[in-house]
Amino acid sequence: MVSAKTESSWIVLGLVSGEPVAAVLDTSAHEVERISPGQDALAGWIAEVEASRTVRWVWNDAPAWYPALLASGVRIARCHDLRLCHAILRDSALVEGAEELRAAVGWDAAPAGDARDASPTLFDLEDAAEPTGPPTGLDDVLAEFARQQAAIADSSDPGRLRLLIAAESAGALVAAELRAAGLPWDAAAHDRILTDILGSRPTAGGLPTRMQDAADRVRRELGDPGASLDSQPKLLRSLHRVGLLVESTSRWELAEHEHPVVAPLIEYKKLSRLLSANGWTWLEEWVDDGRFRPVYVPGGVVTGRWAAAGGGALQVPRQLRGAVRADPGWTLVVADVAQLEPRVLAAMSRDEQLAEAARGRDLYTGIVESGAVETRQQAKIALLGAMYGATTGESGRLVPRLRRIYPRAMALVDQAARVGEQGGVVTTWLGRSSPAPSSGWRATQLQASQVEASGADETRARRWARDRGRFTRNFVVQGTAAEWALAWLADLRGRLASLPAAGVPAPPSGPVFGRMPHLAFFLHDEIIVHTPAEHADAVADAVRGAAASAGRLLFGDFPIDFPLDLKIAQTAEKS
DNA sequence: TACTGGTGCGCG
DNA sequence: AAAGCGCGCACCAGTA
Repeated sequence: MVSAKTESSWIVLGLVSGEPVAAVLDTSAHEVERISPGQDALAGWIAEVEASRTVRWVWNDAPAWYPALLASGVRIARCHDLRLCHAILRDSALVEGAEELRAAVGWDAAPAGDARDASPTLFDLEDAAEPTGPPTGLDDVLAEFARQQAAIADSSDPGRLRLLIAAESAGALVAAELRAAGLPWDAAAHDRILTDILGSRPTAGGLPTRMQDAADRVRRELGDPGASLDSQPKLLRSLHRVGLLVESTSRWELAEHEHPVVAPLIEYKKLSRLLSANGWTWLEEWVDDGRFRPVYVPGGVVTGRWAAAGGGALQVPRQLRGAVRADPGWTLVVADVAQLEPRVLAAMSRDEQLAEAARGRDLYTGIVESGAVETRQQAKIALLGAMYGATTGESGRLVPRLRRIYPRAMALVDQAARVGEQGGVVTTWLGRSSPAPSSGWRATQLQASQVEASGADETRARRWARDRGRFTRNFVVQGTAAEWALAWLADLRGRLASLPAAGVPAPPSGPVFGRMPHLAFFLHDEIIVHTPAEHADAVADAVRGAAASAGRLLFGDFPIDFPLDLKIAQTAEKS
């Protein structure tokens, strides 16, 4: 563990009588000065301060401040995002007295800006002028910052929590910058892919030609020209009528049966999915000016992973990766981490054997070479089963073999599961804790422990306990992997900002990135950087260097590496 | 005419 | 009908 770099000072932003005011704090967090640059001059003033010294900006909520700065061409290096950090600190098991944080009013709010997406009916119920998001008043913001600083200082591990809140806050900056930059998206290439797979685009309300053809073949095999293919209950009945006695209409179950309707139906479902999820309607709605701009939601998942709202940024299908295309003179650096979660597990459990299997090679191959299992596929199934809590099937059978060879790693996830089953809280490497069990969960366990409990009560309580155990088992690994990824992003962001601008034309990403390499996509363990072609090699070095730094930041000298699959190309197509 | 819950499938 | 975690989204059906 390396402790977080201490900051020279903080500048806290908040509103006073509706006007932005900056409170300048010294290194002991004492207020030394208040500045009111005025709404119109705010961005320019922040840019001046950024250029002249190292500060950490403190604000209630990045979406309330940063998009406007970016639109003015101003980026900042570091911030403390009070809304995101509040959520971490109020639940962290490392924070001993979180009562004051829990009592603070308004800091559990959804991020600012959600009201724009709210439906008109919902909006009418509320006062339309009511602000969303956490408190914006300078005094409220200063008070919350003081509470958080105290919570960290009094915690059982201030060093780790400082790393976590710095990483989380950097993520808030990255998320806003990703939206401002957008992912370069070639609408014509997208259209070609759709036409290749689905057939010609329908002119009026009909289906694309290949999809219509598949539908026709399905209906012929069903012997019913009017059969409904999009209603699950109706389709199920149609299948039963022709003797296909499936219990669901899911692809994997259909595939287990020999029947002439299976092949065309699976084809129809594939095409239908592509059309409804990422068809021409999606293209028109989400791609504008050659960019796909999803809304990223940092910390949107309990484990600390990001969520996404709108556009399905977390599920861009592989089929469409070819539509991600660099601007002329630019290129993409596409990188993902190979087997991030098991590597994180090896490091946090200090399992030297698992780290050895991972070092300098494909982790699953390393497990095969250790003799635990025979094939790479078995290694993958066994390890995923261990991290997810598989108990049956091939995965459940293979897990015990890993337990013998990697006892430390397996003990960590097994312990997390035990704690969860008993209603306890588990915590990631840097200090994000799982939510406490719901009142319904606790009531169920209590009920089953009474003498008059029925067998059904006990069965249900046991099932819920095991469900929660699988959640906490995975929480520690998924959450720590998310922390590694944030550290990677944050470090990379800094490295990219220090690269020189290039002579290529500026892309239509707004003024803020101009000719600079910039992050264009992030998804759990994968990043895409859009860069002037002349900087591609330097960017690739930065991406690798940031991964190495992230590993050291979290795990110090523990011998674990985080190898990347990295390519430099015009498109993000996976080979 | 909303809404909610179930189903299915895309992503890690 | 997944086994085994975490998501978001589209669509349909039943309900208010």
